[in-house]
Order: sequence, then structure tokens, then C-alpha cells
Amino acid sequence: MSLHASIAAHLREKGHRITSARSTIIAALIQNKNPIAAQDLHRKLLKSAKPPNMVTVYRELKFLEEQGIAQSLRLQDAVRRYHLTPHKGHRHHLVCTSCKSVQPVVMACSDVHTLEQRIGRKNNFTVRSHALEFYGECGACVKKHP
Amino acid sequence: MSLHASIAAHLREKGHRITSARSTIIAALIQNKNPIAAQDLHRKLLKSAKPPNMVTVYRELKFLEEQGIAQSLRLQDAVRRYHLTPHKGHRHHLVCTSCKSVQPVVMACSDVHTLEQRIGRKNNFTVRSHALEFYGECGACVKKHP
DNA sequence: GTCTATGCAAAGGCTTTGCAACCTA
DNA sequence: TAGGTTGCAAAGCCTTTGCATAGAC
Repeated sequence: MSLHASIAAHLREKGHRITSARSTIIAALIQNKNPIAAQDLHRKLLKSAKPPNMVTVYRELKFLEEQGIAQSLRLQDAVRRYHLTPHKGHRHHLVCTSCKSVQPVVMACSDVHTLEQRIGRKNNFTVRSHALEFYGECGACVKKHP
Repeated sequence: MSLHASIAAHLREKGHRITSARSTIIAALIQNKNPIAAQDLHRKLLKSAKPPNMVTVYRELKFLEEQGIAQSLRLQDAVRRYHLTPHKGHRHHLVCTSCKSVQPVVMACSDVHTLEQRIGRKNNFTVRSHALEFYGECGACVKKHP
């Protein structure tokens, strides 16, 4: 069963309907591995057979997050970006300050976890999760503007 | 010379004026060590002698950032928070998901820097800076809701 | 046929901008 | 006095909400 089909089955099981908008959006998320903003996703879908409304994209992404199928994050700009929930581990991000691309990095968090423990104890704070982003320039942009 | 006076002197030197709004806002930033949102700062200043306008607070914080006196950051909510530029090092943050407080943690970034190098090489990405936030519950909130 | 999901319009929250009046140096 | 600053109003951007209609099952 394809990823799309298994997500659809999961939703149907919960009593949700697989409409063309929903299907299109899920497909786009599967295809697009990097976190993407609602507006950008909508722009992309304008080329599709039956482009869903901007509002629908917002609502659908929020819905998929509630269902645990997608996750969202915000970087230093105020924009919320969504990506499929990875099967395991959690992601950190490489943000190119030049072309604004956001790229997930899957990596072991063990170093950060050690840090978490230390910081938590020192500050009387119970750490539940963390977010780590690296800002800089991606390979392509370094080539363009050396 | 107090911190406030030295900031004022620095700005005057650059041809800027020390108005009552500016002075009030700088004083508030000095007093308030944790990152604070424009709206919250404005609310606080309503109690002061001559409360500056909301718009002025926004403009002033942006100005102070341009002058290198303040720095801003955004967490997972879309709100921009400002704090004075620390003399050395850079800060990471403890964000309480219960009371929404944001607390800076000064810590050595050496571990993260090592990570930076590794990640950068592996992904063909030139890392220039990073942001690390810890989400969880502060001591007070853990006590309240155990 | 039922009830979820969609589209449209409008509103909401945070932040920025235009412009005339104000006030510091 | 001159020019940086302020306040007011209005607009901008991203996102959410209300409500009637459309469409999946």
C-alpha cells in the first residue's frame, strides 16, 4: 500500500472523508519532503487539476497536524511550515538565509539530550523537547554568491 | 556611567535623539532581562509617566535592533521578542509551555559548534549561526501542576 | 440522505507605513 | 530652526472563523 493510500485508509477509519482537496494536499506533502508554508503549498497546487482554496489549504494542514499526520514548525520568520510526521526521530533544520529554503536534517540528538539534562538541572526547568536550527547558506547559494 | 547613560551617549553620538519614549523603552529593556514582545512592553509602559504609543514601541524596538543595542527572536508563536544585546556569547532559551515565559540561558556553545561543523560538511551547507530552544515547564509551573 | 469538508467573505492578531505635528539638540 | 521622532489612522501579511453549499460515503 502506498503512503498516500495508507494515510487515506487511516483517516477513513476515523470517519473522515477523502475529498479531492484532501487527497491533493496529502499527495503534495508526500512529494514535498521539506517543510512548506500554506501559501507556498497553495501556489504549487494552483497548477493541479482542481486547485483547492487557500482557506482549505490552511484548514487541511491544521487538520493533518491534529491527526498526527503532519507536523508544523516556525522559524525566525512568522510563517508556519508543515511537513509529514517522520516515522522516527525528530528533525532539525538547515535554513538558507539567502534563498530561504528550509531543509530538514535527520540526526542523532544524543548530544543535545545530554545538554538538555544539564541545562534543566541548572535552571530548575523540566525540559520536554527542543528545537535546533542552523542558519547559513546552502551549497547552491554559496556557489552563486561566493 | 550607567548602562542607560552609555546607551544614550552612544546613540547621541550617532546623531539620534533621546526622547522620553526612547528613554522609557531603553530603561524597560534594561530592567527586563528576559525577551519581551512589543505588545507586552507597551502594556508595561502604560503604567509609566508618559506612556509611548504602541506604534512607537514597535518602531523603537526595531530601531534599537538596527543599532545593535537590542536583539530579537521568534519562538514557535509568531511573536517577535526583544532583549538587550548581551555583552558576550549568545543565548539559548528555556520556553515554558505552561506559563509562556521565555528565559535566556547563557551557556557555552562548544558542543553545538562541533555539531555545526559536522552537519555543515555532511549537507554541503555553510552554517553561520544557530538557534536552540528548550521547551518544557519552569520550576514554578511544575509545582503548580505536578 | 447525512454530515463532513469546501468556498467565499469577513474578521482577527501582529506588525508596518504614510503623513502631519511635535520636540530634541 | 532643522530634522529626527511621535501619534494617529490606515494598510499589510498571515491565519482563522462564520455560514451556506457542495460532495463523500
